[in-house]
Amino acid sequence: MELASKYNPADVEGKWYQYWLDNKLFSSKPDGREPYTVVIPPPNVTGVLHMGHMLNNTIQDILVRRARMKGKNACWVPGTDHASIATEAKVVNKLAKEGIKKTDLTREEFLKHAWAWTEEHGGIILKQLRKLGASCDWDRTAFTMDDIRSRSVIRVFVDLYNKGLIYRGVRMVNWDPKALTALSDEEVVYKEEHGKFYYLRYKVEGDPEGRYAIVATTRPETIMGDTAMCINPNDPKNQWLRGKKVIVPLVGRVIPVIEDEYVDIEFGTGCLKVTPAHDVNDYMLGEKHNLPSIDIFNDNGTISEAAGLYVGMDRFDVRKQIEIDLDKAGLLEKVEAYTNKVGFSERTNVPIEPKLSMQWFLKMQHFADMALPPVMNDALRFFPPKYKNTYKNWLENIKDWCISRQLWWGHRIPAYFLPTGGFVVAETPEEALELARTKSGNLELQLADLRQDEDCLDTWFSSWLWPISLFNGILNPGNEEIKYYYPTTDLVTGPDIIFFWVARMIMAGYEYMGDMPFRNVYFTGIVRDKIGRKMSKSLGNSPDPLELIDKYGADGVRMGMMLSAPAGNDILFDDALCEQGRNFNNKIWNAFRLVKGWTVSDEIAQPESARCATEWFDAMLSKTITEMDDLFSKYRLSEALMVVYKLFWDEFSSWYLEMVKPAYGSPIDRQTYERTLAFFDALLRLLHPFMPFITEELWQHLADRKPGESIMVQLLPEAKPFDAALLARFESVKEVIGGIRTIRLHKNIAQKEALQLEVIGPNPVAGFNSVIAKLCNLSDIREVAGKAEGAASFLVGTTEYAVPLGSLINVEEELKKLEADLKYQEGFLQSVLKKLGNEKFVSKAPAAVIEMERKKQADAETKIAALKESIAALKK
RNA sequence: GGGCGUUUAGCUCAGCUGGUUCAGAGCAUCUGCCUUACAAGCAGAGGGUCGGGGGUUCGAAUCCCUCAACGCCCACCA
Repeated sequence: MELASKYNPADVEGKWYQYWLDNKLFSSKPDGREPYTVVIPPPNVTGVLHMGHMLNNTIQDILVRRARMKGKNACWVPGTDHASIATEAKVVNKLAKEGIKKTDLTREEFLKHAWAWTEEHGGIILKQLRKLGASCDWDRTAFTMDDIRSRSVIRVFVDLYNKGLIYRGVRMVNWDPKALTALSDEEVVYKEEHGKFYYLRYKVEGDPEGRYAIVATTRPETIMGDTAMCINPNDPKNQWLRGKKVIVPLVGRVIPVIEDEYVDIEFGTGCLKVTPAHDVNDYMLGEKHNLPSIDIFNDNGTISEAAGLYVGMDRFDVRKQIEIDLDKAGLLEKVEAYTNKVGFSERTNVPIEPKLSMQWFLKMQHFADMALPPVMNDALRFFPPKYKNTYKNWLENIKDWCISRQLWWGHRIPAYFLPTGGFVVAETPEEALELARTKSGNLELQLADLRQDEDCLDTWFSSWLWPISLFNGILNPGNEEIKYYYPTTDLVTGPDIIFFWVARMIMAGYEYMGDMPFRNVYFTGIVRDKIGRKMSKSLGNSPDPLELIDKYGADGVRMGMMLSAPAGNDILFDDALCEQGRNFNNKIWNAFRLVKGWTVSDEIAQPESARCATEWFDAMLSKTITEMDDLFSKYRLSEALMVVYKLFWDEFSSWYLEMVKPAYGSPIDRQTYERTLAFFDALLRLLHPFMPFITEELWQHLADRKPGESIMVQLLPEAKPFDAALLARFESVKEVIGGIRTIRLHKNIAQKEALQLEVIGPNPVAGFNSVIAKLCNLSDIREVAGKAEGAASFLVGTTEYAVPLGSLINVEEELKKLEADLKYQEGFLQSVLKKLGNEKFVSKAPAAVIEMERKKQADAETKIAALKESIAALKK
């Protein structure tokens, strides 16, 4: 077999992905094995892959592939989310470009466009995930609006309504004037805005002196909705306003001065304008003081008829205009610069408008009570655990969830209004009719008489069922699949949706399954660019994942992501990391070329150096496997990767292969060859979850494979007990070899030129002499009593090693080095002696620690003696 | 305003309940090598008062207090 000197991912990735699909290696069915289940955080159906998805899905794939290779029945269920508000916005935009307004369409016509859009763009993102190597069971691909998921959502709505947990009512909600819908509290993001603070003059009615009350506000455009002015009854400076009435500027309406301790005396002027229809706190005051409420805005944020002034103008245009008009009328005291927090719609990024409207709500306290304990007592574990705090805080201050959206794309609320008033809630129109007839007593009632609620449900009202509905556990509770796969094992997601999604899934899990939806949650960080900025389209700092894969290969990109992704920390993404990943691929590739290039001979015996090497590497392998198991159990994936990276690159390639490598043109003995292939096989398996493609390619080449065989369903190698002392001794061997190499480098002695090594006193690593001799090209290693003249020496532990150099030795240089070393050792000895001389230390420190110090002392003394001897010898 | 987190080498990070020569890793840097697997490589080397200050202790990167900077989450001060 001819292998190029560089690995080309494009040649193999598509081939093996297809092979895995053809052989149904991703598919899972319940069986006798232990299940390992992951449900994908469903990306927006019309979305495209970005770096966040890359990170998230790489992690999931690593976990899933590893579980599969641990012999578990791994099931990774993919799917997409209908993302009602985002998708509807996209469709509205697209229609707008074609000159079609949503308002000109019927609901049915609009939905036809939306489905067409979904068919066209839907699932692109899932195709892209295949390029990454994601081992999802694609036959299970679901969509939050497919039949099973839709009916599940409706059933749950009806159930919760019947349980009295869903109610309908007029409340102050967050209104998105662009998307024209209510939003939940979680969909509002607060941003600092530099605005103005306007001081308005409210003339006091009938005041003989013509005095004004000054009200400070950031929103002068809402004065048309003012129905009171409020002062704190304990505010000395505003006592004169008690019981008075004031006149709203420009509007001319007379409103009462009310008193409430809610008003902060210190803030502004101590006078607060009250606009019950457009501010949450004012709404509260309005309720308390029985104030009328004037809604001055249309749904799209323009001024309504009710305002009387500026009708039809946009809210922000009015703000500018009213400043001018107030000023002209002499009703503007002053304007100050002011910074405050303004709520923006998470989706459309326009300032939200608090608005009174009729919406559907879910009572949350019941769910919060169930969902808090399992997380706090670690029955359901968060990685990293710091998010437990965030979670707790939210649940302890839970508010009812506004679940209705004034959108068409989504699950339509199954509430049906009766012609005579009132409504019924049912899964189907037929059932609704039944209920309606009973409720109204009118048996003549027909379907056409009922009017279904126009609103849709919040997208998250379907996603919260995802781990259950994917296995049809809502419609068909207790079915084989849900019993087998639920609770799922790991959830991998971003902390930004801990409330939107994670918390609510936990709630739904306990409500509908009586159990947690997943055992562990791994929160990834946010992918940022290398200088720490969030990746965004507008900054243009977000690489296209598919271009990266073209450039570095999927395995290279996966490694690039993982090299810098400790759980929960943001990852600073840099192309250089993918480059490192690609280089590693190439390293593996070339190591394979070396091994497969050997000719094997049954005639020759295994050299001693090779025997040592196999024994050592076998132990090294077990040690690393043990470490990896531990790291995986803590979800420290990037560290696990680093451990196996170093195992392959340093231990296997730089040490092991160099030790067993036959001389150029010579064959290798059978025994060493077979062991080496076995090691290679084990390494490929360990690497496979991280780099699925190259490992499959090489594994297939490693031996004759039967059709359908694949590394992805092999078992991971297991750690055997290993000899730690052997590993420690070998670390000394490395030091000895390093010492000799340094001498060669400094003296500029070519590798071809054989050297001798003298060990002063007994050689603690004599068992590895064959290895040292081979790697350093030594003609002889011998133990001597005293060092020869003209030798360069170095210490490993307390043993001195010397390489006789004859005339090549530079006495002055050598002395300098030895004296520096001596100085350090003497200083070190002093510090140890000082410690041991300390009465308190000796009396209080544990015996083991003191023993350790004594050993340090003895070692240092031995070294000092050796160094002094060498120095004396050189000075002769 | 509350809460959480971070600060260790040029960069990104690891150092668990204080004690092995503990100050580490990867990358980057520097030096020497086109050595017949790999220059996307090999061999070697340098680099940090562990954010500042104080305390506890025989002993502190690690525990306590305090200050500072940065980040995140939550919160109705118009």
